[in-house]
Amino acid sequence: MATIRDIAKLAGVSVTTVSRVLNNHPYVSDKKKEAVLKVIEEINYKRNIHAVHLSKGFSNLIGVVLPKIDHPYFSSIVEGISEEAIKHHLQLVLFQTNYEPAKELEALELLRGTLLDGVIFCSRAISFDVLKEYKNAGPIVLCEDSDQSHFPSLSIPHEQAFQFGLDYLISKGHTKIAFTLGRMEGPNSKKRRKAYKTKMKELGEPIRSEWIFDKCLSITDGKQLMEKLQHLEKKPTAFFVTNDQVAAGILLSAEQYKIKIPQDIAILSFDNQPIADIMGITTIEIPIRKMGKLAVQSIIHCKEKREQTNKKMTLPFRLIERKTV
Amino acid sequence: MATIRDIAKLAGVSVTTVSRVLNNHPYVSDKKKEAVLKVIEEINYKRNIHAVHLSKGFSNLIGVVLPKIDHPYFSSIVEGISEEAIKHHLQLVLFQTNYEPAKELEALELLRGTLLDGVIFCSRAISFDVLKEYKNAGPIVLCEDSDQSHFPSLSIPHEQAFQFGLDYLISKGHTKIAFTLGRMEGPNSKKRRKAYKTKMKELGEPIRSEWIFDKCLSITDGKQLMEKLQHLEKKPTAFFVTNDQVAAGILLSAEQYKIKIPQDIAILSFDNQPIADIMGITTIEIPIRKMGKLAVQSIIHCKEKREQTNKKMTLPFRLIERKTV
DNA sequence: CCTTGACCTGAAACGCGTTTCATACATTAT
DNA sequence: ATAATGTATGAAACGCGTTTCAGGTCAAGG
Repeated sequence: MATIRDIAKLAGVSVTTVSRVLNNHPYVSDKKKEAVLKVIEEINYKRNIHAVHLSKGFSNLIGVVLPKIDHPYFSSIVEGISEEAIKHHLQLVLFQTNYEPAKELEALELLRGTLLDGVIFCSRAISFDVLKEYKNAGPIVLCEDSDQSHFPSLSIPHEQAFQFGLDYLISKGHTKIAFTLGRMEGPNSKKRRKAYKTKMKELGEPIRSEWIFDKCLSITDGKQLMEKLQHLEKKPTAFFVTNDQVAAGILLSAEQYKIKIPQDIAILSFDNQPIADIMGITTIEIPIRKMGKLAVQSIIHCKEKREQTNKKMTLPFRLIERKTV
Repeated sequence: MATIRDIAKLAGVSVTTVSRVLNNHPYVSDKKKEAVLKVIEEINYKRNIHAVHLSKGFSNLIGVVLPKIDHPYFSSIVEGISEEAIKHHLQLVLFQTNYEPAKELEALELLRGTLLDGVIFCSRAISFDVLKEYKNAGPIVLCEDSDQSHFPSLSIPHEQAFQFGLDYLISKGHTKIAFTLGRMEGPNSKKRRKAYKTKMKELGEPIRSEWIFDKCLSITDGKQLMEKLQHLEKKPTAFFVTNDQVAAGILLSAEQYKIKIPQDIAILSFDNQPIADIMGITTIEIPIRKMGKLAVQSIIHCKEKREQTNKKMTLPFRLIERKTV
């Protein structure tokens, strides 16, 4: 493999000059620049990117950690991230963690080892205390409704949004409201639970733990929910679910249980993915792609200013009324 | 930042010994090993990964190029790739190309620049001739039903599978069969078209170009298909579609057009994603995750043996009979 | 005429872990 | 007893682009 020194020799200039040409530094005479370019062309020289990274100390790689790429919510975030990353010539390194802390740590270790210029947590399982140990390793952004003030975070206000959704259901005459969560102890879920508690108290309704369903994320989960519903002694009149996939699962299996939606049970979900449009699901839109985009911008900001921000960014949500409430 | 030389000094050994400890080389006495480990612990030393990459000449990064991560087919492949990659301590760099050749080339250039140890094409837009120029840049695997013999490829036999599907529809009494494709000129689509042509000839049925629908990939596309169907003068009795998403879109909008499935129109699709199970879609299963897994293994194989294979790997498909045919 | 600053160039140092090669002692095998 | 292995260790070279620093030229400003 040819090196910059070979080129320097062949072009009759110094390695510095070659480097300058490679990096578009202005202080190179046209004559030398041409000579260098000519040699580069002739021997089909390719820069050794590892050497570049070693010298510069960074890599234009950013880590994206998420539990499962094969879920519309996460693949949408990644799409948002990807679009923005391309604009800034950043590459994405994917960490599919399945919520295993060890795999999340791997990304953080690579951040510390400067392989990654930053890490975006689309969701996380590791504790906040562990995360804080990597505070100085490089830019970290969290896509969650976070109360901490150590890392920038990015989310809709889940508590407000959930209350808003509950108010909507209540305005439609519902008071018997069940709900589902992705992960009971996830940061966003905690907010949703809190909102539920508050609102049920307001209504004077009891909190029935059997009306709170954990680990509901996919269409399949939604389908199974209908099965579980059969065994419930007291049945809710509305379901406020994790996302459009769960809602879709419910809709798709409602018929076989002879349940009419929204007459028997109303369904309200989050996200507003394409499937919500197609199936007529009433949902609270989350600007998922926008979140991804802003996450990248935040990383870039931290990187350029060489400063750690801890800005909490709150994105807007909105109700999309369709046919399930 | 502390370097390996600092450690050597503090531990009273040579840098070589430190490197050996770091790499678990057996020829280090327990005494020295302990001393080194102790110093590493004390000063919280972290290896500079760029220096490692520069020395070793590779990076444990592999590129994954695909048009859109936000599609179940591709996110499933990536999931398969990811699971296998984790086992081998490889990281994935994602290239979302939208089928723009320039972005595919970016991945190839990074392969040539040794940032990437290999590239997996989940789908591609660039021509084969261009691809061949990167033959020596490093391992490249194509997830497509390919006729070339320059790169390893990985796919179900699309022509056979499509014929098989057609035979199945024919056995159910259909001869008026329309079909959809993702990209008319994609390698897999070509095979499917070929199979269609052959089979229609056998049947003595004409090839109606208006029964061939291009760019059908998503649920939304499936929905729009039903709209287009209305304007067809002569209507097919069966639809053989790109994937389960398109089938789902058809099913979800069939009711509004008062079309009964399978009575009025039978639907057969590819993939066997979870949605096919939930909606009762009859489909031809493609082992998508397995493809991802094998793609990684192929890259590793090429990397280790330092040889370019060009093996064409054919995976099995199978019919999953459900309720749409 | 002299100072200042923009422009141009290159030698050498820098970033840092890995690998090769030479050396030396301890075992085993013959 | 001697040759052949295996174990252990370190100096120096290697991978290669970037950056700093010093030195030099030339035109504009005072």
